[in-house]
Parts: sequence; structure tokens; C-alpha cells
Amino acid sequence: MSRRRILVTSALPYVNAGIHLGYLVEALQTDFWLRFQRLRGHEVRYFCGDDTHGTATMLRAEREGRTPESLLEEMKAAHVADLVGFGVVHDHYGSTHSAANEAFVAEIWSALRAAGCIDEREVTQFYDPEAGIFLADRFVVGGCPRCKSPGQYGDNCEVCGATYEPGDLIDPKSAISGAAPEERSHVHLFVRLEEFHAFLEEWTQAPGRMPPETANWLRGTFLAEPLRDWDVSRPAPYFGFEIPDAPGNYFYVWVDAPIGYIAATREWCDTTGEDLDRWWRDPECEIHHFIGKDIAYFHTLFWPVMLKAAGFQLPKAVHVHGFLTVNGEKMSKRKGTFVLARTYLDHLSPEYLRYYYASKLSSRVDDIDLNFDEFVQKVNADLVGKVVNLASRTARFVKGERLPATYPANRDGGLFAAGAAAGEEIAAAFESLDTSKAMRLVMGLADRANEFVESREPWNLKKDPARAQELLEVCAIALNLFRQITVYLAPVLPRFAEESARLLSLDGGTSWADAARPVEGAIVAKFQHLMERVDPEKVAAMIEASREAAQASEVEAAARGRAGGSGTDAPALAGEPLAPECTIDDFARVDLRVAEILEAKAVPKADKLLELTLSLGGEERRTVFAGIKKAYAPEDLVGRLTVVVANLAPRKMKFGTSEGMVLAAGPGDSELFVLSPDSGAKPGQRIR
RNA sequence: GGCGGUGUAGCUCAGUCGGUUAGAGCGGCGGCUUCAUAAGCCGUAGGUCGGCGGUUCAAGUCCGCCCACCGCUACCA
Repeated sequence: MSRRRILVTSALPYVNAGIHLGYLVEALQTDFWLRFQRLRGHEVRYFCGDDTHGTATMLRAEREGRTPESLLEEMKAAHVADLVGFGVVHDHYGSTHSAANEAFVAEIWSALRAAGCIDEREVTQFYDPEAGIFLADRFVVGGCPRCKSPGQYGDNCEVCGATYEPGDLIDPKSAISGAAPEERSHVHLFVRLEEFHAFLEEWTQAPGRMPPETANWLRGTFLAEPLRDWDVSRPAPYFGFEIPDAPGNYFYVWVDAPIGYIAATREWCDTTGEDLDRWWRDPECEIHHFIGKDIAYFHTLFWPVMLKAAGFQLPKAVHVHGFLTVNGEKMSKRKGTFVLARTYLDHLSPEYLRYYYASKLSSRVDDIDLNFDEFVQKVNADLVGKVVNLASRTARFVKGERLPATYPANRDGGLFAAGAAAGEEIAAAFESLDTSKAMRLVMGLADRANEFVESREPWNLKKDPARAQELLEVCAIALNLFRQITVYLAPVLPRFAEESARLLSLDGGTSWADAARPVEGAIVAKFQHLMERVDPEKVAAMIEASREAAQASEVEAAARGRAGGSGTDAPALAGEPLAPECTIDDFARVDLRVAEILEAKAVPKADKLLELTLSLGGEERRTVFAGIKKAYAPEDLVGRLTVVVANLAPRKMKFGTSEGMVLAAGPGDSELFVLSPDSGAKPGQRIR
């Protein structure tokens, strides 16, 4: 096979968040693949960097009373350290907030201008007169126009799932200052994507370009109708790059984020003397992006359009992975399953997670689950019990001795040759990102090697000095099979592979082809522990530490006057600000009553609604629809006391009229917590 | 409701162009071994391949319908 030239990227981590186990799915999948390609002898370069721009960065820097730049520098250092801690090493890790990036953004922008596909149009948006900035939907909060739940974002309601415009909110407030926003219009710039429709159709549907799930999704959604214009500008103030020919306007983050891939390459070229065009303007170079399914749309529609317009090489493949769940559910800060990379490293070896992810990942876009019980069991059984043990149980018999000058291939039952032959199948699995298959194949080799040791009983040979030669051969075979396995595992477990090589007095420089060449005449070093077993207590300690960290950050957020978000990717301003001050008279207008839940039943055609029959004492009954179906089973609610807004105007809904509102806290979905009075309260009593 | 995806042994998953008795790993159970990081080896577990119907000499594997779950989207509060 000829030597391929491959440029690899992982999605740019957002500067305002720490690296966590979810992002590591991507970073490690990328790392497995590129290390594999390097072992195969290809020329591979890996670029990434921080995604820095946007309102959130600007606001956080303001809040912390520092420049965005110092914030960026600190976060980048932390990100790089975390990734390096997991063995993920980039050729260059840049930032979207760089001169190089600004230059490429300008270049691509002028190409889009030249192509004549930029439009200008007025956009009316909420504006915070106190903070002096336009508010994205996420920065406007207010009452949901449909279910009246307070504190909802400007684009959709987390309680009832309604979608609407920020202007529809009841009593909208800026999430930044709490001020009442006003509507203002401003010119925005748009890219007319529809002109690229045919190109995108052809490009996205090309075989191997992206997983079939993703290609089908695009074909069935965006590409099925005319593409909408893409709003690429944001009015000042905005932390980002000013649009050169439209002063006062800034590029939307998703314009400059992917361009950061090119900018990182540029900076690398500047330090190494490499030629950028050899990587970004050469059809011989393969560009591979690794991304999560949530950002497939940016990488498969806008990104290729920008590249095409500016004459850059288009990606050969966009590799899409699913999300990470932990113990079968969405990562939860409250449960301690939202684990930062740093927290993991404080407790456990990165190799465990590398192997576990490798054993779970395939080329599918499926979500993968990190089940900690399975994690412990799998790592210990496969890596320690099967692989490490293979060396551990044989090396000591021949410590300090020299392996035969010729590998005794006629005495290994064809195992080494079979292992070498399996190399291409394993390689194909790595190539197609099917590392779970690769790991399965490798473990099969380890099984056969252990059977071999079992059948030859080197421990008995050891007892008979006359059979020393036979013992040496048996061990030479076992150690060579071990060596073969470590080569195949090297993309996933590079440190382990390197340390294993030392057992046979080999220095680094492993290549895939080494798996087909037996080691002959080498001195066997003293066996040293290559890997500790996973201690379940350390896993528990890590989860506990994550839970505590999450609580600490919530306290911190509360101290800033905001409740901490509990979502896995809550933006910095996830919480809602305190509502404006009210008087006791204002409060008295809301008549809160203790209510007993007499009946509760699921509304069949609604995802989120339960129909509750409440008693307010005596014969007073109320029917209330509550959006808590995902959090409560109806039977668990019957007989409970709760708190209801008793004088809320009745609301006609598709399924009936709701005559009140049951109070609950939490972000929504399954994370909802209905209020209960202390024991002793009676239905109908007023809450004041 | 629409679109996409998924549904194979307790768990995690393989099953290539449809072809003979449906597989692996882990767990469980029984036995062996004791060199090895309480590791290893052997045996075993019998799952309506989500359901129904169709095409075919032959379907887990193709087609249709249905069900469940996940995602996106819509609608309804």
C-alpha cells in the first residue's frame, strides 16, 4: 500500500467547559485511528484547538473581571493537559481566537462574497438595554406562553416542550442583567446555501463520506427541501471576529470554529516549515474529521460549502459517533456520573478507559454506555487476566535468558502464523473504526495463546533440567504471541505496548508489521507489573468526587445569584436570574394551597403530561395537567400531598382544561421534583 | 404524527453476496489446574433471532404491516 497523507481532526472543545468523559469518546476514537494509521506507516497529522468565541465567553470573562484572552489561555492549558493525560497528543492544538484563524476566516469570507451568495436582511431580536447586547434565544427567560412555567428560555420550554419565539414569553427578562429586553432590529448577513444544494447532495451522499445514518438523515431532512439561508453574523458586542466589510458585525461562532482546523494547521506549518497547501489544497491529502452526532449538521452542510467556495480540499470523511451514557443514562452531575477528565485521572489509569472505549466503539453512530461494573470486569478480565497474565506466567521461567536465535515456528501449532494472518482483519477493523471488533479479535488471540501455555505446562518443564530447551521454546512462543498481541493493541494502549516491548529488550519504534515478525535471540528482562487491576473502590471514589465537585459548583453558581444547571452541557448562564423584587402583596395574589392527589393517570397521547385529580379539602376537586410524566409514575403520586396554584386562570388544553398548576422544581424531563408540604398539612390549607 | 436509527442467549454485542445443527466475550453453573496480578484451562448454559404476513427450493439476513425503545422534528398543553 502506498503511503497515505492524512490530516485528522477532533471537534474543538468549547473553552468554557472542562474536558469530560463524553468528549474523550471522541478524542480517544480519533487517537486510536490515527495511531493505527501511524503504525501502518502513513503520514498522519492531528490538529485541534479550543473553540473560544461567542457571548458566553465574553460574559464569563466580564463576570470574572478579566480579559477573555487570559481566560482562554488558562482553559487551553487545562484542556491540553487533560488530553495529554489520556495519551491524546496533537501535532498542534490551537485556538479559534488566533491571528491565523482570523486570516482564514477573512479569506473564506471574501470567497463567499466573490461567489455572490451573501445576503443582508434585517433581523428583529431582543436587546438588553442594561447590558447593551443583543440576546440570543438562550439568554432570554420568561414564562412559557403555553404552560406558564416560569424561567423558561427563549426558544423552548423545558417543562412542556413548547417551541416559540422569545417574543412569545410572558414577562421576558434578560438572563444577563434581569432587565426587560426590548425588540430591536439589526442587519444580519446570510449565506444562500441553496445555491450549493446539488453540490451538497452529491458530496454528502458519496459512499464512505459519512455514516449511512447521517447521510440518510441529511437527505431526509435538510436536503429534502430548499436549504434555508444561514445567518452568519452577530451584532456587536460579541466576542469573535469582526466582519471585515461589515463593521459592527461579528462572525457567528460556527463560521470560525471549523476554520480553526485550518488555522491550527497553519500555526503548525509556521513552526515546522511545512507547506499548508500540501494539507488543505491537495487532493492527495485525506482530511478526516471526527465529530459527535450533535454537530454533524455544521460539518456536513456549512463546512463543505465554505471549503468549496474558497477552494480548499474537501474532507474525505466525516466520522460521526454517538453520545456517552453512564450506567445506562444520561450523565448526571447529581449522580456523580458527569466525570471530568481530570477527576478520572486523579483516581484511575487512562489505559483502562482507552481499552474500554475501544471495546465498545464501532463505526455506528450509536450511543455507547459506560457501565462501571462492566468497566471493572472487562478491563480486569481482558487486559490483566488474559493479556498481561500471558507474559506474567511465562517470562519468569526464562528471566535473563536469550530466546532461540530462530523462532520455533514448527512447534507452536501455527499460532504465530495465524496471529500474523489475522493482522489484516484486525487492521481492517481499525481502519473502519470498528475497534470493538478489533479488540474481540485480539482477545481471541490471547485466548489461544493461553490455551497453548496450558497445554505445554512450562511449570512442569521447569522441574526437569533435561527439558530446559523445550521450556525455552515454549516460553519463546508464548512471549512472541504476547508481543504480537501488544502490537495489535498499540493504537489503543501505546504505553502498555511500549513497556511490554522492554520485556523482550526491544526499544520503541513499533510498527504494525512487527506483529508478523517473531522476536529472535532477545534477552528476556525481569517481568515487571505492566498493569494494575482496576480497583472498584477507586471507581466509587471517582464518582463521589464528581458528585462533590458538582455540588461545589452549584453552590458557587448560587452565590452568583444563579442556580447551577444540572444538564450535562449547561452553558455558563444556565441558571435563571432572580426575578425582580416583589412585595408581599404581589405574593399574596398567588393563592397556593395544599392539595391531595386523588387520582393520577397518564395522558395517552402526550409525552409529558399526567392528568391529576386534586382535592382541596371537602368536595372541592380540581383537574390539573402537569408536565411530569417522565419523572413520576402515576401510581406513585396518588395519595400524596402537594402544592397547587389554586387561583391560576384555567387553561384549555388539547386533552381537557387544566384548573391549576402543581409546583415542581428541576430542569425538566425526568429531573423534576414535585413539592410536598411537611407532614400534618391538610388539603385546602393556604400557603403563606 | 413525520423522518432516521435500533430491537439476536442474564449482560455487551458478531452474524459477510439470503443457504445446511444461529455465534463470541462476560456473568452463572459443574469440573480440572495451581506457573501466573485469586490469573488459566475444560465442559455446560438451549435464545419464538421484537411480532405478523409475504417473496423464495431456502430468511436473523430481502419486502410489507405492526409493536417497543432512542434521536431529530411536528403538534398539544
